[in-house]
Amino acid sequence: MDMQATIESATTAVNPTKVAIMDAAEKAILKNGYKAMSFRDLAAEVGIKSASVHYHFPTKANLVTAVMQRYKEEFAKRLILPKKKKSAAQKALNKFIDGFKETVVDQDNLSLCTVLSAEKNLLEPATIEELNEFYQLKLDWLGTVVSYMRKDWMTTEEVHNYASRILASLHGASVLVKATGNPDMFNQATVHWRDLIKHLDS
Amino acid sequence: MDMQATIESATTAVNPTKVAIMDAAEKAILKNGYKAMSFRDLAAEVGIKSASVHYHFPTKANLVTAVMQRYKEEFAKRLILPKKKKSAAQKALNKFIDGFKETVVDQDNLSLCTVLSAEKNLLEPATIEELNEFYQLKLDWLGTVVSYMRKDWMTTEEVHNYASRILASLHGASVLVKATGNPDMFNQATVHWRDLIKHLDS
DNA sequence: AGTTATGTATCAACTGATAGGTAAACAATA
DNA sequence: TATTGTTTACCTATCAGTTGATACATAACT
Repeated sequence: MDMQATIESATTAVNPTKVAIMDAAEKAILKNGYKAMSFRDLAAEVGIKSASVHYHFPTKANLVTAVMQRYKEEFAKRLILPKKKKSAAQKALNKFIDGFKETVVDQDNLSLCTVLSAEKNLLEPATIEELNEFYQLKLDWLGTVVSYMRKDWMTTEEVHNYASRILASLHGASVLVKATGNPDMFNQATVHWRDLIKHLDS
Repeated sequence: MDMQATIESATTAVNPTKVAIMDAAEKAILKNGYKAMSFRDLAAEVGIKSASVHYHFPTKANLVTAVMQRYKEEFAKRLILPKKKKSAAQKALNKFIDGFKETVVDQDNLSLCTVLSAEKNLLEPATIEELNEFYQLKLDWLGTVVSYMRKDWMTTEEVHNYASRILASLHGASVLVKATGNPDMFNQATVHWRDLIKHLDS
């Protein structure tokens, strides 16, 4: 029987073909969306036949879930919590914004989550669950980092609001860039955070 | 020969079937994305056959362009410029945010532009042009309104940044709501504007 | 008579998925 | 060691369903 691709990925040894398929799938989704991604196109990119893709990922739902799960895990791996110190938190948050810009905006993409959110009704519960976990991960991290930046105590509501604001800014800015085709739009929509990060401790 | 559906819509008398098709198309795109929208489904919703949909809109590209154009025009119609007065501008901006929440977030949708942006590579230049114009419309309006709210002079850069920030906030917040399934997320990510609108004149 | 708005019928292309074959790698055992 | 069985990873071939689009017939209104 098949193992659940959605469960094994973190522990099992990597399979080169499987990884190549997931790479191609992620790329395809970012380019044209989930619905437009086809097994045959992925197979062609990897250099195998579409039936072989089904061997590794029985269904499309299975594949997109695996891709989303990997996306989440890779992100979590790079998302280390800074020291509970103002300057470290400031640095970490600046780096978070830089990372978003480099991996998403600079490549004229939206984030995988934004794309999948737009096609959420086509996804299965398992995929949606990965989506939720990914955002919760980001929001929790942002909340913690923001709280580290302030010497005074913040209510949980205040912390949540800051985290949501920052994440919304970044995602929205990437949509603006994509829609208008103007890369400057990202900085226009987010530079204020750079200043605010410096003065958020007050 | 066929008239260009992309040109006539503003001036020509409304055609009930055509309108019904566009309504169905807009709904379908918001629900599942552009790629997943099919002529047969639209036809079924309107109560005609798919060939008849092609009679009104020769190609899918033609249809989506018409839908996007109407979306833009309808939006422009409701987007009246307030008086050059602080209180009027404040009121207008609050209403803009309310409108976005009601028409997008409260219906568990993303905006049509966000969805189409995610599938931008599948669109034809004419459709993308509509997308651009729509955002320019919003950004220009926001910039003007923001400048009305400040008694001191703002650089054009400052104005642009404010407009981009606000628009990014709203769009990003709608993505957060959709992705997490948590409607509160919109207020979390945007309440600060309500306060800021009151004190933006300083 | 011509235009408008539908319908029927059909096409070629593409889709996700399955059945079943094949060869190589690996494992177990005589 | 040699042989056999099993698993892994591909393949070919094919299916049924969906897609955008077209050709052509039809009826109603102008």
